[in-house]
Amino acid sequence: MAPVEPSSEPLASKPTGDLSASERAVSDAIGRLMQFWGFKRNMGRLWTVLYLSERPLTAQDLRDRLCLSTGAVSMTVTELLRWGVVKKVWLQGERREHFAAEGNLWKMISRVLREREQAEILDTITAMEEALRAIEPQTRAEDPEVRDRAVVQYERIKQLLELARLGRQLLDALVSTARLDASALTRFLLGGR
Amino acid sequence: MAPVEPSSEPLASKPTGDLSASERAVSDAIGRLMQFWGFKRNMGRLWTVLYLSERPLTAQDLRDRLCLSTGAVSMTVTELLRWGVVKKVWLQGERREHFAAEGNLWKMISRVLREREQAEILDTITAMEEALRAIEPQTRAEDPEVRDRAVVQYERIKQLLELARLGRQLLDALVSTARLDASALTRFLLGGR
DNA sequence: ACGAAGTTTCAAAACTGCGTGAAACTATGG
DNA sequence: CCATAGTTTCACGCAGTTTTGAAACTTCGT
Repeated sequence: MAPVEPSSEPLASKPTGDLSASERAVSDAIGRLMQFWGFKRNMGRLWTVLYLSERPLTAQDLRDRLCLSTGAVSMTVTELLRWGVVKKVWLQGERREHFAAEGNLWKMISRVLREREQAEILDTITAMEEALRAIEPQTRAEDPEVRDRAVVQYERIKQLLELARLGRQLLDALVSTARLDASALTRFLLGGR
Repeated sequence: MAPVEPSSEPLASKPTGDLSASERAVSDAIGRLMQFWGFKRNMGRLWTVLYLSERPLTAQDLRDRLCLSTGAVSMTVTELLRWGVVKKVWLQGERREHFAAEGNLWKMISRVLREREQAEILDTITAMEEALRAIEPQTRAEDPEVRDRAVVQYERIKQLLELARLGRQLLDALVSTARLDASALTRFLLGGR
């Protein structure tokens, strides 16, 4: 990772300004993880900055702290709002819109798992089911060459399908666990094997 | 030089030629899923074609069936070999190298989980641990503004860290389950708590 | 040892997606 | 109803990735 860290920590108590070294490190780390998970890196960074802020921030705060353009902040925030991981906050007296991170991590995770992962895996499952239906007749073909090929493929696709279904069940389990709380999952993972 | 012709999809019994409709559908679906998972789409497509083939295929077979350039096939296969999800097969009498898909799906999955996901999450965990260490002193700062901020951030990062550790444990559990076999996982998922 | 068949490497082309900045739009206060 | 602060949208350009095609390299048969 970063080879050196300037030892002086500019813990600016001012609302606007650069991020502290720790904030930067954490938001970058989460940004990378998010990117790895298929989101835009800046979504992760922006969310983290909000999450680590003791109070809601304006678009401009975010622009300054993350060194992004106005437009980028707007678009990123919009996207995060769509995912329900950031909320708008109206502060009386304040003209500007403020934003805060959803604080319930499990709520976030389960939502992403539900909406994104499941959609993806469901498409795959559907495609494979269709393929199975298409191949099935050929497994009774006259031509032995055709038939054998069909039988092999039928078996293998069934194998894949089973795996995909297992994945779906795992996601289901995670999502419903997450809806309750994390401790159930923790207990499972640590407890009986 | 390759006039792509998605002609009628009769099950060509010839080894070389286009893919059947079902093969195409499944390999594209898996290609998309793989891409979603952060791999190249063609890695998924190529692996699937091998997996659905009753016998090992040559680089040229793959080039023809997937409509890729020679170079692309070579690079993709190499990468898949590195991941251990495709194996070289020497057929006596045959001059050309042949390739076959790793048939043990769990072996594949657990390897990917272990090598890729865990590395990523470990980095994140490390970054957050460092951030905690950096912030901790400030939670006892004189200046109440600085201190309060540090306390909030410390708490939140700890929260994130806990989540990340939980994720790591989940991956661990999956990997070790996968190393044995799938049925244990199936039992857990279906068996209920 | 030579040449044909097969495979890998690599630089450049093609593609993809992200962020920018400015213009359009909206809301608020005078 | 205008002026201004604030926000959203969008065409463009840049950067990172993927794909290609051809040249370099390896392997095997004669």
